[in-house]
Amino acid sequence: MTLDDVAQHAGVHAATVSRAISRPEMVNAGTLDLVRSAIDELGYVPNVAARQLAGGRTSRLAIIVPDVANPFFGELVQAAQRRASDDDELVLLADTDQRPAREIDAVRSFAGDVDGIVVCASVAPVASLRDAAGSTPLVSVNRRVRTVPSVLLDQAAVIDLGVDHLRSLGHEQIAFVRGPAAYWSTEVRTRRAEALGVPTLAAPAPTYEGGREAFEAVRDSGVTGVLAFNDLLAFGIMAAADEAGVSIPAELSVVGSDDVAIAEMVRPALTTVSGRMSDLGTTAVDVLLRYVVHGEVPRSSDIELAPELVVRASTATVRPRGAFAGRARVRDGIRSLPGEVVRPSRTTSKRGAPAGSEE
Amino acid sequence: MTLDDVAQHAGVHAATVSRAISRPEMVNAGTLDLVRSAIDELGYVPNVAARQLAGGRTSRLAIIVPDVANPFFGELVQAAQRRASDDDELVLLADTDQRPAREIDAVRSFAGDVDGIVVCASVAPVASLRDAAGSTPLVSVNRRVRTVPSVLLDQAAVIDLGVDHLRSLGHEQIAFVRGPAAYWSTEVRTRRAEALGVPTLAAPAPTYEGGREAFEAVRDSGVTGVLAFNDLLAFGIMAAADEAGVSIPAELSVVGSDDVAIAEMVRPALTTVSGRMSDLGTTAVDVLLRYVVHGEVPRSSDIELAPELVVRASTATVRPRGAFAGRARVRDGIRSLPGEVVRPSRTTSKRGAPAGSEE
DNA sequence: ACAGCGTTTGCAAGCGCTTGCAGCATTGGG
DNA sequence: CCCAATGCTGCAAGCGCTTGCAAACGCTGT
Repeated sequence: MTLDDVAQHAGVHAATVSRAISRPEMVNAGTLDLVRSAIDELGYVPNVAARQLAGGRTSRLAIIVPDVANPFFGELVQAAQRRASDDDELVLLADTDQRPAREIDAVRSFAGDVDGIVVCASVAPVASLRDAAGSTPLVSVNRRVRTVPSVLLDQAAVIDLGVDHLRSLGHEQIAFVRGPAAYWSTEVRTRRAEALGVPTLAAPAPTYEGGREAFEAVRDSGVTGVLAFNDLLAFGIMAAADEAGVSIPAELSVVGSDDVAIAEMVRPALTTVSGRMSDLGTTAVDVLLRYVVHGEVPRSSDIELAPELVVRASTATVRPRGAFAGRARVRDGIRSLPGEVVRPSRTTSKRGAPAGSEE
Repeated sequence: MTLDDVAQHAGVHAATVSRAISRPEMVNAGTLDLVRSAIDELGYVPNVAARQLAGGRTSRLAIIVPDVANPFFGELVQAAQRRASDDDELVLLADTDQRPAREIDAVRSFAGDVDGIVVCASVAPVASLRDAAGSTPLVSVNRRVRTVPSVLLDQAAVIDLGVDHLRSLGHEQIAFVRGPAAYWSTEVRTRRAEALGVPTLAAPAPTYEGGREAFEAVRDSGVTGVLAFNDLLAFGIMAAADEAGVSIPAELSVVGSDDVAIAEMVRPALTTVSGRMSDLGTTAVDVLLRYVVHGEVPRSSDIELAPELVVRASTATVRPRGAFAGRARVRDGIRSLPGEVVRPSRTTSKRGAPAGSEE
């Protein structure tokens, strides 16, 4: 089933069919109809390889993540995939296991074979990324890169929301459990936490296990409230606390980050700051497609999304000297599920944000 | 950077370079070295489109799942991706949202552009799948299809393990909360449950929300133990129970299925039957690659993996008339985390299983 | 020294599609 | 009524790689 078959069936030349498909405005309306009906009468599907070889578009996008099984990226990938298929683009996926080398490999092997690449939470040197990509359009998610259009969650606001929340509940001693040093988000958040006078603690990994291991340090630090780099870490902390007989939120308030689907499934349900994975995924593909399809160069440097606080049951007022405090929902008299939503106080715009100077 | 460039650099003909790459055994050892060093001296990367057009392999596999964000498929995809990249194969991903039409579309648009396709939990008519695939190798995961090599979890054993477990804890009144009717796994499990005299209950969806909604029916049915189609559903049931003031496992024992990563993160930690997602993913790709690369036709009809029971804290002995029962771990005196593992009693082999006659 | 043979390599024909260029018809202006 | 402009369509040259075929080469046995 080739162009020629369709052409013959429609009584025109293959070139016309080709144009009918990729630049219909160049073809006479009548001919167009003819060709179109021939196409679906025959169930013709263009050969991607040939099309690509000849210099056309691929109808394929690539998305590179550190860990698909991590629900954060799972949700992100799903959103990206959905958005892509709205424009009939297929999605290639690579999982780098957070290794710079694999990230670069992935970019290199995708480059030239796809219309564009979305790199999430990249950890590879920017330069190598760029030249591995060659001239293939690239967009970076959750890592600010000067020379590449980036789609980001406002990382500083994540810290602000969490810290404000805990402090407003009366917590004075709080800590931030950091993520992997390689991540841009870790860097920004850590800096912000320090700026707010919140000490930071390391975790071996941003996972459930990592959280369990980190609990000890949390307890030793004597804090009453803790902010975790992501929800998985928070779950680990909660589990370890449970096993250690530390009650949450009565004795320790925990705020997660990302608001993965599971956050509302655990008990106590996790108070967390949304990571807007779906929006990140959708937006990233959007930027790429806009560029690839319409040649629309990304306007401002990057796009920054504002996180939101979702209050559930893992945070409560600090225990007033010896007595038990109620849960946040009790104290505030608000519904805890599906979660009260709090916007960051400093205004963050969706587009063309203040654009700090990270990279 | 083309074959010719490399050829010139190495002082040979392009065809030789081509062979050096894809069928090194046809090339003189010395020449091979020459070519190889030319290749990495120049950083040559073959053009996939061209290679494919000319009839060679694609170095691309496709995997089609109903829902990437569902941790079951997330873990499966990750494993598949890992296994694939061991053989330098890239992975294309499609999310069908469990819609037959999208599944067929996905297969059709991948067909011919990839070396092989893994279809997970397919719901489309087999015939349409097959001819959408044309001659592209296909393997089906968790759906038995006669004419297609299939990699399956032994679904009946899942029910057996769960039911045995609950009954051995003294539960007489138990129920199975079914999954989506479209799934093969639902069909097999439901049949098995009925064969064992276990009534089945419907759930609106195999999700957390679905579980919450299903709880009412569970309660109304008056059972003391319930088996859920998957862990997400189990989480929903547990959450709804919690809200309804029904204590788990004291008043209701819950057994999940799949053993997704989160199963051990929730409280009480979920007793569940492993879904062996990683093994499914790895094996599926393995079969495909073996076939594509080595022309090894899948031996027996299909490969069936045996599930295992992982006992955690959501199941306990049935409440002895008015008194509270201890948790399973207490009763059995076994460690509950990471979970005691129980193999299915009826022997299920990893390869060339008894091969029931489902389709 | 030569035929016969196995091993390497070069040659060239595409794979199916895009696209610059040229040909043709139709239409409007002079 | 002729020429130019305009709008479509056909033509054909590749895109970079694989592969059947044939030429070249180095041996062996006679």
